[in-house]
Amino acid sequence: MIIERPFYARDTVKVAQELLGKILVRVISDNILTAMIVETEAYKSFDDPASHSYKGLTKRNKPMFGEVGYSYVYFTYGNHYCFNIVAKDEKSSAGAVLIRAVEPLSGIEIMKKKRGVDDIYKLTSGPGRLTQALSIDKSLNEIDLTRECELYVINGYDIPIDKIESASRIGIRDALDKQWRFYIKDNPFVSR
DNA sequence: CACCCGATTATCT
DNA sequence: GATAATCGGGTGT
Repeated sequence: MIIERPFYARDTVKVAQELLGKILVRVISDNILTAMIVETEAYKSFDDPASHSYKGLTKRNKPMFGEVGYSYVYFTYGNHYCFNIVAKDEKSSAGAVLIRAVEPLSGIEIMKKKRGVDDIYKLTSGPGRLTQALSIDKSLNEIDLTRECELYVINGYDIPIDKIESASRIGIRDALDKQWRFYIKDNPFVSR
């Protein structure tokens, strides 16, 4: 049911692809919010100029160098949080998968309330949007996502390979040649 | 629908 | 001091 650590101890790009269809579970006291991951991006290390970890360890990117299966949450553009899952293989020093969009499954009314938005297609279709809908902030940085606590990931739907698209990552300037953005084809909850 | 721009602050140089 | 793995509102087509 819950995704175990070995799943994340593999090539970051592969994990990014295979996270599509998995279910994010957010527990807030009595409320359980769930959503299916529909869009991800892989960020590697010294071989990836677009990655936070490209230039080495800093205070912010520390989780990317830590144990796989942990969260990496950072604050950007003065108003948004982005949620990543640390994933990398044995020979990589750092790596993480940015969760860019999810499809709401349960707790939708609560998500609408947190977002102040009624349109379901604008609830969680973007990295900053989904963190707001699920109340993910710095307090959830560096937590173990393989344990059943306030935030974790469980198995969901198998997405056939022909339903997965890859493209250049969004919002970066470097390494636009790398096609490390993955999303479910024709899914209306994908960003943009 | 496309493009433009301001918000707002932690983080890094 | 500049920038940023974004968003939403505005304007124009």
